[in-house]
Amino acid sequence: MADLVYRSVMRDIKQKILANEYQGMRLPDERSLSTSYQVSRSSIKRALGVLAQQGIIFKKRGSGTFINPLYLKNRSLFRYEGSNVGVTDSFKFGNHKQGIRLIDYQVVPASTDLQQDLFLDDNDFVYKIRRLRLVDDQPFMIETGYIPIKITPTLSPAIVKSSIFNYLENAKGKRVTKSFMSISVAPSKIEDQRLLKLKPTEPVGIMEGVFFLDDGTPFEVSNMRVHYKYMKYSTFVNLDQES
Amino acid sequence: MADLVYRSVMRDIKQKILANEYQGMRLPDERSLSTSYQVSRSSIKRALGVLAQQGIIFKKRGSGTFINPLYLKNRSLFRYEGSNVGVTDSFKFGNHKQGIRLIDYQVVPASTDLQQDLFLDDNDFVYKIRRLRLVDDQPFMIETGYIPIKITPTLSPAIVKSSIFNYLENAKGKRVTKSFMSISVAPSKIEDQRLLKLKPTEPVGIMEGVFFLDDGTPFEVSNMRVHYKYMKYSTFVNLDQES
DNA sequence: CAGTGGTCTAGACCACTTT
DNA sequence: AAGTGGTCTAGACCACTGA
Repeated sequence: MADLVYRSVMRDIKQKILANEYQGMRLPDERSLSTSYQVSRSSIKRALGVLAQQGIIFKKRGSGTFINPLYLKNRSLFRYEGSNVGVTDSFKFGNHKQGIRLIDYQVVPASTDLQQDLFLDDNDFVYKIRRLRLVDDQPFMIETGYIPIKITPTLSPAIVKSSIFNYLENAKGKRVTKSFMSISVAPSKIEDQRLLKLKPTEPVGIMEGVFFLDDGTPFEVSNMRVHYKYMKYSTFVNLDQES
Repeated sequence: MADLVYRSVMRDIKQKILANEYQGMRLPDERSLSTSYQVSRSSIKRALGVLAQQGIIFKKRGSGTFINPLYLKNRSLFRYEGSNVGVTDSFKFGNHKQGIRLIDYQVVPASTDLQQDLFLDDNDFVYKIRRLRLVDDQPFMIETGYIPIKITPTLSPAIVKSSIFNYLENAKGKRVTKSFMSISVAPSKIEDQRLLKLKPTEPVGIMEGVFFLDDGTPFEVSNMRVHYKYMKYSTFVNLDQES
């Protein structure tokens, strides 16, 4: 993993930032970095580009490259919870025990909405999988997922009780790294209150997502209703290069 | 705007995708595009890279470049509401009238939290600005913002009643394009209920953000409490190149 | 005017997928 | 083996910032 030039430069610079090895919140200019790392300026640019994308540094044409002060002061924010939450199997659990209770598992015809999102035909079927997720034995999320059977005809309740994504990656060599997420808020329904142990006045966060395989095949539609105390999505937003 | 090579290639390809000019959801290979557009392959790569970043296409080493089927089917999703929500003055209002009511406007010493986030000293002061935002005369968000006076000593209630970011960009030549956002959920408080016309059982979405100037200076800390019916944050997530 | 990041090129070679 | 995207280089030139 990562014997790539720009990768290792990136790691090294990141480490140096954390070790406070740069003066005045400022990095050396790209040409100096290029000679000191003995790599091309393009590779330096690429490394810095990724760091900038992640909000760790800011590049300012004509002036130089600067460290985001918040990265040093408040580093936990930069752990990309955002990108991980939503990817079903990589929620952040420090030392906490994670559990899954299977609520429902069946094969049903794909609704028209699902046909749209999963790129299916009229006669296609999907797994419908409902799971209750727990941390330290506390329920925090109801997850309803739909997966086309034609993508993974070999799913089973046993697999579904642990990590579908891990199964896919390990057994099938398919990775899920892309998703389209939509986040909203709603009062809790009776079922939410029951399963998540919520009071009637307590709300849920809703995360709806479509997950894709590496080649762009839509793989899963997921609807997650999250206990409000556990609901937190953090992300760095860069409005530059859009449209 | 955008006489850049990779920009115009990007726009053209995007338009061709929408016009369905590519067969079988697949783009021509990079070398062909390079010759047909008469630009270097690097520029093609860059254009495609941005489109991939936005989730419009998928690139698969060894196989080719493919159009995200959801981009064609469900294009409204790809309008990057995500990146815009949170940037205070670019919420999505189709044809809707936008309004602002100034609730509070004062200068106060920066709390220690604010000193942290805005990179301030013990004796620094900030504007504290509370605004109620409306669409079609319906209140939908309570926004509390903190801005260091030393960054914009010339703020005024009149400016604050409209767009601070526009003022900054037009009058000061400073752009705000980057932010760190954190999204959560909470039951509504009495004040939320009063200002946003919520029932006690109805919740709010909370968006907290730190906004940065182009050079990386933290510029504003903002806390937004959003009426749950108006709360929607959508974004494309790419887990590839992380860490 | 010197310094800095941004864009663009042309080409070599590598890694993976498909036939 | 052929085709495709990924990495990397070396260098030219541009655009902006700041002394």
